[in-house]
Amino acid sequence: MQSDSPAQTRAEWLAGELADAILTGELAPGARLDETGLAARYGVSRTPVREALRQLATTGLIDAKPRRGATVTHVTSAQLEELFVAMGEIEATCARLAAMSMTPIERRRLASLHQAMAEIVERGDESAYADANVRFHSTIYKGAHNGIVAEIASSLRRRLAPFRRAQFRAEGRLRLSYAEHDAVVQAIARGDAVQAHTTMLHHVSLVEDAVDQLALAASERRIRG
Amino acid sequence: MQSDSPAQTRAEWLAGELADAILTGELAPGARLDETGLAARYGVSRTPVREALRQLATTGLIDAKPRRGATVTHVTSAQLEELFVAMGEIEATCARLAAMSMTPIERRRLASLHQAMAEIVERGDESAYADANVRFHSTIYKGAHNGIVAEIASSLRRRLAPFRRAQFRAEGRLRLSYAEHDAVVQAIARGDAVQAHTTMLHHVSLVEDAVDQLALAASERRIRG
DNA sequence: CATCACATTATTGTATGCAAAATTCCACCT
DNA sequence: AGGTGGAATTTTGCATACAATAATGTGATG
Repeated sequence: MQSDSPAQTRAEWLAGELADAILTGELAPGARLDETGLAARYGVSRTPVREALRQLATTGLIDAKPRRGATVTHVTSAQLEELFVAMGEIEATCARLAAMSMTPIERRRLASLHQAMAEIVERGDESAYADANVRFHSTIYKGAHNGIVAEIASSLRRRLAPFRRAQFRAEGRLRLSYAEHDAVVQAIARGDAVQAHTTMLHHVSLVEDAVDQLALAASERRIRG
Repeated sequence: MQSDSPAQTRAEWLAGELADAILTGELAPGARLDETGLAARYGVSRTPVREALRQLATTGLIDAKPRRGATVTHVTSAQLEELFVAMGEIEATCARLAAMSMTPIERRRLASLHQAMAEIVERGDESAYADANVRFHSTIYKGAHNGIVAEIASSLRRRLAPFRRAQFRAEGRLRLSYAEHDAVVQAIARGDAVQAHTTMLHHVSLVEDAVDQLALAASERRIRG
């Protein structure tokens, strides 16, 4: 596990490692997280392990009960649905606030970022689009000029990351996503708060649909073998 | 300080104690939280203290830097402004969702809760109104049928609690608050999502105004006093 | 008088040890 | 066979001990 901690403590580093492992699915939902095991696995003592676990528990990534150990939080489909709805609402709120309070420079930067994505769509480069997409949404978070809301949005996005990883693989999704972004960008550009809210909500709800379809297709493949 | 821990751990208990102390202002913003001192003060060792601090740090209540100790988060007026805006947006979102997805029973319960508050307004009982107000808003959170959003709303409300404690003391605030609630209740009752959002946003922004006025009055008293 | 270097102190981060609670396992009984 | 009781084991919670880093103080020097 390579070098030591430059500025981070072991507990912080471990919290990051574990979060990654959970978000990438390496640690499956419901998996038991016993302190001794993790301590041995990561070459530290139980103390930093406990601190990392407590941190992850407060973020909701793991589920820790007083004397019964911790497990990776199991996200039910109902909770996933709630997460997507919440994400949509928060994103829409960000778009609303951004439409109201972005500076001209920020609006231009968003527009040019959006324009650059057109070329990626033409190339059909899903991976590059995914990266640019994160930047696009982050720009809107920042444009809301509200650190609290932006933090909530980022946190939700992180929690949903494992479930939307493959979203752009769905047929025609790239082009559709770009068109929706276009509506959002235009609404923000002209400072139309209501439209910005509506179009963003629509955009994110379609993301959920895309993920649903992929999940459905995946489960059908599993059944048919 | 009383009895021992029935089901919760010392760290959890301590996190609650410290959170209370911070929210009541007993621990002022910027106050240093040294582990040894807290351990002695609360009669535990440093281990649970550290775990409690880490938990509070992830909730944003305290500010902990790697090797430089923890302090109570200092909320600047800019951040407070952001918190109020965020709270307004989330509350409005809850109202929107509630308008869309509350069951008839829930709508009726909200209406009757609201009606009961009329009598409290007549009596001018600020304390009773404050309690009922919490129930009123919580009912809307639940009515959103989205645990994630409800949790975010509750968390923001907790963080703002110290700053809105005296809001109903402002002149005529009780009656005004009731009138605004009325608009929200009516919008939700008829399932008007847009109106529910708008009226709630208005309501919460007026709360902020009320708090601002009280803060202003208080600072003036301090200067003259 | 200010400033820098260095030693001292205080405080945080981590490891380890022990006690209590929970889980597991096994013999025993109905 | 199934269930129950209680040891044995595992695992968590907490305290203490030690190491490493930051904070502080002191004296010398320009």
